[in-house]
Amino acid sequence: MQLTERQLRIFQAIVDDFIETAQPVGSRTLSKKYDLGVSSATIRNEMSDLEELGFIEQLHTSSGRIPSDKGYRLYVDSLMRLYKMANIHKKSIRDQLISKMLESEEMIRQASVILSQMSDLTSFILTPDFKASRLKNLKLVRLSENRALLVLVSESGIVKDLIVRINNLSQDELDKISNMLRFRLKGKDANRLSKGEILKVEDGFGNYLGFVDDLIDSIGKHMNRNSANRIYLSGISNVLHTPEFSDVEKAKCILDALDQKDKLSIVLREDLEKDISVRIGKENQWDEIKECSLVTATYKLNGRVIGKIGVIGPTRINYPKIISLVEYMTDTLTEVFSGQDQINKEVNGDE
Amino acid sequence: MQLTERQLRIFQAIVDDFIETAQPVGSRTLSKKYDLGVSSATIRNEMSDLEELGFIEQLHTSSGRIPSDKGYRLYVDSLMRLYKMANIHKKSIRDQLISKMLESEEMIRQASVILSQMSDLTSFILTPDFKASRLKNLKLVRLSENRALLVLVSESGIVKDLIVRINNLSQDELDKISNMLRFRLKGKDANRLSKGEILKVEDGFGNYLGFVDDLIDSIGKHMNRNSANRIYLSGISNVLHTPEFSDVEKAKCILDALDQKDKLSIVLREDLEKDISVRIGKENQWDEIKECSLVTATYKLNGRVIGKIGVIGPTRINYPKIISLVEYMTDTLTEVFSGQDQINKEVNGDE
DNA sequence: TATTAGCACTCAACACGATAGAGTGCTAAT
DNA sequence: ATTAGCACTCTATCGTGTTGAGTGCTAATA
Repeated sequence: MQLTERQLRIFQAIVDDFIETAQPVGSRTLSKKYDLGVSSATIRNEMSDLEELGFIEQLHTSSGRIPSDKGYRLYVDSLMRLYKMANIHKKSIRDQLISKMLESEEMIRQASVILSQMSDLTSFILTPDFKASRLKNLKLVRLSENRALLVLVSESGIVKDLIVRINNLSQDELDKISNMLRFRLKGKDANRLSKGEILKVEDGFGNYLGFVDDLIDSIGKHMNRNSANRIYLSGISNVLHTPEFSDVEKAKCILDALDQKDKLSIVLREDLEKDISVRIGKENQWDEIKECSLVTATYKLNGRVIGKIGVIGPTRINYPKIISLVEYMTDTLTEVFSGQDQINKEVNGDE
Repeated sequence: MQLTERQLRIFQAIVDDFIETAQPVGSRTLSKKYDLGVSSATIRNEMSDLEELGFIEQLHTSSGRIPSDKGYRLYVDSLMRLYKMANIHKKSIRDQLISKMLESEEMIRQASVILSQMSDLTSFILTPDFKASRLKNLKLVRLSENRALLVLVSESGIVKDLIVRINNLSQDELDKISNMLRFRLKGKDANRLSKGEILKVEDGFGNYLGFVDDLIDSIGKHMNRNSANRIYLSGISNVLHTPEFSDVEKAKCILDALDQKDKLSIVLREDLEKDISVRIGKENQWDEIKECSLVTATYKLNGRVIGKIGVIGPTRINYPKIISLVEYMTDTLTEVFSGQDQINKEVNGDE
């Protein structure tokens, strides 16, 4: 069932107009505002067909039409023109992310803030997955008689810390253990710490074997629980600025969803493999956000996906603009995490 | 201008009823629902006086009365009965915060989540101020030719990391520098790193003097910029669950305010010295939250304030309950950060 | 045959008016 | 000093009528 050239033109006009005005668009508006070369009556007939095919829909008998989820899908997949981001915006992003010396966690937050501000939507970012990268270094710092801090550093510069119990070990002893462990763990995937492998060479640990055993358990537990649900949100008030959600009940529903960080992060992980993902309305499995669109993209380190950034808004969003924005954000993040020389040059140039 | 015993009783009933129902309360309701021993007409007269004194107010001529900000202040300062938290709730908090082995950042977030869930309000937490505690350890980890990670650990177990530029130094060299720096910085207040003091003994650093000089600058800059605005929010959707803010415009206003983390954190810092602070409605200087109450409290380490936790809601909140909840949260956090033996026992007992 | 003008019809949105109900303030009686 | 009674005020709600945007259908037109 191929659409005719004219149907496509009309459909495109409907989408464009609706994205701009947020008002259902009628045949008269179309014939006046867009140069379609046919009368409103003809447009009416075509619209009737488009509705029958499921690309547009009516809220009630005498209202204009709005694009359906299926319609947006058509638009995103085959109709929309590529959007070229203005260089000034690109520069703005780079300046804010790269040139400042930021703690990695801080940079993550900053990326989310930038994205929400530039999109006027609610943005989120999944923090880099420590599990997906290799260990670079570790250190045990004695805090008190029975507590020490285990600091883990990944190759990408992500730092994890957790408090472990010690049995009155001195800092010297801890240093010794740290050194031995570092030697064995370095370069290993953080999510595949095989206890057997680490402990198989029995020499070295001596009396500390039990402690090290516990330690590796702790790391394992910690990995499985924590790294799953770290997510930052930004621009939440944009939900209410959207006409679609000025109805309190709907807004409540969406804010509720956004508050459930754990569930949200599961949803976001769903198609982690895809570089960029656009999920429109009911394409989302999660009921609470069935009236929203989700545009997400992954950022990487050494070719491996380590996190995800994106926005959530009504289905009526400026897809071309938003998609290119999200894409550029992840490209920049990927660069930053890879720590390419190029970046360092920019940093140097800036300060 | 002292209130009579009866006026106080009536006023208390008004506050209690309004907190419960969120509806303006009239004289008839009072005389029926509360055992005040006088007729509605008498109550009316007293209410008229209370209004003249500014403790209650009317939304329009024929509506019931609601407590004014001044009224709530009176209530909080002298009228409210102490609320005793149920042990089961206390235990629930302790279980969630203490017994799990959590990364410190993770614990902070968790505290905020618990607080919002138990209060049905929006909660926030200011992360521990690294500046306010002493340095325990530091380490430089080489990431690439020209980037290294500087990891700082405070006595309280808070970890800060930032990326610094290096000029192709090896890990061995970095270790040497780390060791020397550690020796000199240990125990120093993180916010009073005097460059002169650190560098005055010129021996030791040799060729690295320039690098170390830069390093200390970086730390200083980083401290001043970053530690100011780290704030976690939780339970944002509760804003919309509050009848007061089901008006979209008001809700929008408040969410906007909550999105401005930097401004928010300044507001929260205002009376940092106070153990517990209750700010009611217009007592807040910030226009956007002039219809809200803020209940905050500080958590400490070694007697020094390092952070703050609290809730924000309408002025109509259950003050006794909320205050004791916030208080208990900070007590628990303070305990956790101090790492008292008692806690370790509980942890031991739990696993 | 495809297009268009014209017209009757539908439905949401808005304004208007009437009504009910909760609550007050005042006055006169207790 | 307290209270019953009453007139008054104001909001909230419901039904009604009107307006206007938009449709679908039909008949005329190119």
